[in-house]
Amino acid sequence: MARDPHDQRGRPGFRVPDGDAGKVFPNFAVTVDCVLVVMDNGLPHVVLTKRQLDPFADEWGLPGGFKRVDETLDEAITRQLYEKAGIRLKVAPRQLGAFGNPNRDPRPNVVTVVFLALTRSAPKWFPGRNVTAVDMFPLDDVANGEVETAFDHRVLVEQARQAIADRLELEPLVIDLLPPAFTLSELCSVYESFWRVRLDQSNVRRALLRPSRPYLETTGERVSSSDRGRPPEIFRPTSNWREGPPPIRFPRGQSSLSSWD
Amino acid sequence: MARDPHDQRGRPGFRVPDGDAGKVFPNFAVTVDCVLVVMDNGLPHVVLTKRQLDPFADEWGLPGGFKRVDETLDEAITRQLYEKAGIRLKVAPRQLGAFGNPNRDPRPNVVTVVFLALTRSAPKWFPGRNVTAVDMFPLDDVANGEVETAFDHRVLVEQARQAIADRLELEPLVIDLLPPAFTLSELCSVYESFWRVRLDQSNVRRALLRPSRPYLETTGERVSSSDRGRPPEIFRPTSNWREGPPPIRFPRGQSSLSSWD
DNA sequence: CCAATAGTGTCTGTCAGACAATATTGC
DNA sequence: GCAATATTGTCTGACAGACACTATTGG
Repeated sequence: MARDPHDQRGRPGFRVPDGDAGKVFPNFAVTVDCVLVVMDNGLPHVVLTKRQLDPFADEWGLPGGFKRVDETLDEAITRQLYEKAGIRLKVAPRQLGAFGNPNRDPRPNVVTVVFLALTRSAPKWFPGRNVTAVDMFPLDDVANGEVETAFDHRVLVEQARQAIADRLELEPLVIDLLPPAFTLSELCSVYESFWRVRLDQSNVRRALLRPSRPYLETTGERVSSSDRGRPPEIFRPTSNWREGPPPIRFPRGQSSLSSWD
Repeated sequence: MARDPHDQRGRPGFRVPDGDAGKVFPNFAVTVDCVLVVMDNGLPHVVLTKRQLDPFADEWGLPGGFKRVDETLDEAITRQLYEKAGIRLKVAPRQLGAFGNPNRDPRPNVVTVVFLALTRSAPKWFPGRNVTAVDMFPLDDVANGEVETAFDHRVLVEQARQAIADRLELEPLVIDLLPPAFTLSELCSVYESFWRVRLDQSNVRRALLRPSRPYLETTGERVSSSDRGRPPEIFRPTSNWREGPPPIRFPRGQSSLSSWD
């Protein structure tokens, strides 16, 4: 090792606060933001808020705000969703990542923890304090930059999409993104949206209705008013969805579209 | 909706700082910790440090410390690994999660961002400021609590193991955990450690040496001094590892041991 | 010789992907 | 009938899992 780790040359004026017997240096503001993904009309959407004041300057951005000292991160995001957008979620948001680049937010010393939450239908919302509007936008439009968003929120949304795509293969996430009963087409389109592939519906059907381990059971009903075409059957997930391994895996043949590159 | 979102009853004295035109409330100290997983002797280990001062009270814990205002989170963890443990990593740590429970750290208002880094061999280390010792321990011993660790660091290590297990199926992570050339047994044991399953080595061989898409090529060499048994061949990964889909997937038959429960 | 590990070959049932053929609806 | 969608059926090659068998080493 060429250099003594205690050697602080090249870092003029540097002093390490850590280790000072319980002392704390409260230099940071911590904010929590949420990428709230809502399935609507079979397509993933993202809920954004428009805020009046700096540094948001009337741009669409992820709902969120400052964490308080006496609450956990989970409590903070739950509270912020309600205060900024009037949204009460039934599911707990999970973390997507933390961001602490000093140049990210125009304000210095801000560290942001970004959450990800999924709901199968649009929740009720309500513009909260300093929020002029709440609305949802197709996820792809936001990820592609067709909707102008503040800071790096566009990138965060794309990261959220990728995280969901990854977890679809590892967890029974799909049924959280669908109503309690649904058609095969609806189910396929969830995978197709997040994986950006086409699935053969007849093969999906076979995988899910396999007699030895059925992941779906029919409700006996059919969709009443389909615009055109044969009205599809309506299915309900069985307990195998939550207990067994996820039945649909990312198609191996079409690798170019996915995450290993 | 029964309650106006602006109604603040039940939260006496509460005031929202957000939205105040660029004002920032620096209430928090931000720390970064790293779960550094090192393959040694074919087994995953974790590097821990022992610190003198409160609140670490001579317990083993993850290396880490305070983030500074003028650096990113990535820079902070890189710096802390060097200052606390003298470790220079060749790979960038990735995030595992953020923790902000007010009761987690005995010090109030601390938010911790935990990173995860992988290396294929033990790095050089050196006890840094206020650190009395640096050492590595078998990951399983730490995750099982056989090694006494500070705060919730035991849980963080177990989360790291699960995160690696998940990513093994999605990314060419294995070759980052192995030396540039290795035997089939060594490769199998990486999967086996993180997935907690047994793989049939002959089937793994077939999957990796498939003529249509070989993931391994032989170096022509063999291990010289094997304690007993036939000396194994030494392989080198081909470019297919980084370009194609990961060739080994979690075995579906043995679901009970894994992550969907 | 035995124990231990590596490597080869093979069998079998399952599965993925493609796609043809039929069914049912609105127009 | 036509377009569109759903559903059933089928064919084929790939693959996973199991396992028997052979090879090569140290003792």
